[in-house]
Amino acid sequence: MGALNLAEWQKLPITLTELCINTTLRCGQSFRWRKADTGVWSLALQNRIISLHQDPQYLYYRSIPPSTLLSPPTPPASHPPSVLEDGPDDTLELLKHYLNVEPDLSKLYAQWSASDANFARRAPDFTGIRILRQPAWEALVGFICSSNNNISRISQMIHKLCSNYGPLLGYLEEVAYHDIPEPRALAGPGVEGKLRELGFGYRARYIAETARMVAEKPEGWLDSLRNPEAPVFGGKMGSAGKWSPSGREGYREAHEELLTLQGVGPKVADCVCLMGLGWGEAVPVDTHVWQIAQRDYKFGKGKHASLTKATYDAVGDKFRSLWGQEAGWAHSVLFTADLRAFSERLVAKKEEVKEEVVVKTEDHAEGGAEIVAEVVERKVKVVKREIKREAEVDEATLVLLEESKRRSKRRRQA
DNA sequence: GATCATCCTGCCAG
DNA sequence: ACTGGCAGGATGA
Repeated sequence: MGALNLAEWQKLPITLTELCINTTLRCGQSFRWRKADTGVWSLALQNRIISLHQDPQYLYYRSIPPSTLLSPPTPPASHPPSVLEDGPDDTLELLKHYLNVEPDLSKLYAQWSASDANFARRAPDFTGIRILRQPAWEALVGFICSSNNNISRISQMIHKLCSNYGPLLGYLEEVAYHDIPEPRALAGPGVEGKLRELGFGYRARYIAETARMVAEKPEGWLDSLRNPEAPVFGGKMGSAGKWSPSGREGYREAHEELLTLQGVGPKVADCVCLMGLGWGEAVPVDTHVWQIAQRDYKFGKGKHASLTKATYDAVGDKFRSLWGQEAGWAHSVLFTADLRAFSERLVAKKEEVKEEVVVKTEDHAEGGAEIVAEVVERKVKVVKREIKREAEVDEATLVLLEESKRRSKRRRQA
């Protein structure tokens, strides 16, 4: 069980410039992927467990159907074999759909860079960031949890939601993999209380209430809000309508509909439009993006001094007219660049506290970064912090810095 | 239409 | 050991 059976892995040729899973899977658009110590990413999706890892030329993938994962408490004869187990493996098609590999990212980056000098300046260190096509309901639940929250805690909450209410698909490396619970599963009485126990805070009511609302809508209501050009897996493609700087009509309608749900404001609605419904022009404006808009795009003064509803729309319109139909994709690149900058600012802050850590980053074979950190003492117990090749400091570095900080804290307490 | 307090929790800094 | 401030927002007044 422990070792990876390499024979099972298949590969898909794709460059890191076209897709970088280490960035894409943890830049805050999906909260269910788990990364093992081996560097392999795994997720329960569509009745199977998918695993991924990557090198500069290939994306390696593996799919395990539930029948091989669950030791059967149910007698095998009692249930007929599913189509999935018998039919041709559609995992490659599912993956290509989920990872949204169709759009030519290099071409898009070039296009955004040509029309925006700021994008051209920021983007080169953040290639391969792609908007996933995750299920709309999953996106909705995840982003309702995102208010006043951080990626780490959102992931923990979603994990608890799944392990308490979601269907168990199987085990991988001793870890249980659950899918997202259906709205119906969260619509019953007592859900809000339970979610509060699980640490959801005021978002517990939002989840329970929205689940009830969605469950009462006609079947397929949420997916009816999709971009017809980005149908559900296996669905038929339609036409998305005419482009305008405020977005296509279908996008605006979807956004408006989502606003009727509990705990869904403009920002969460845009997250769901972009990452759950396939509307590439949706631009979620959170505090980070608002800061970017002020710093680099002259917002924050005069008519748009604060982030009101009107300003929110103006920021989106500005980015849509600047970047075009896939503005939300470009926005995610700058957003992710800002996430990394956040870790740099944190470190810079530490310097003022007269602490310094030497952090070396080296290219890893898999395109990620292997980070080695050591703490050095100087002079009168003054520890300095320094970042080398700061362009490569990412969230992993932040995590590592926090770990070393905890370690030194423990040492001090001891 | 814009502003503001409030909401849960976990984490950190003072 | 305690406490105020804050984090990728939404809601109601």
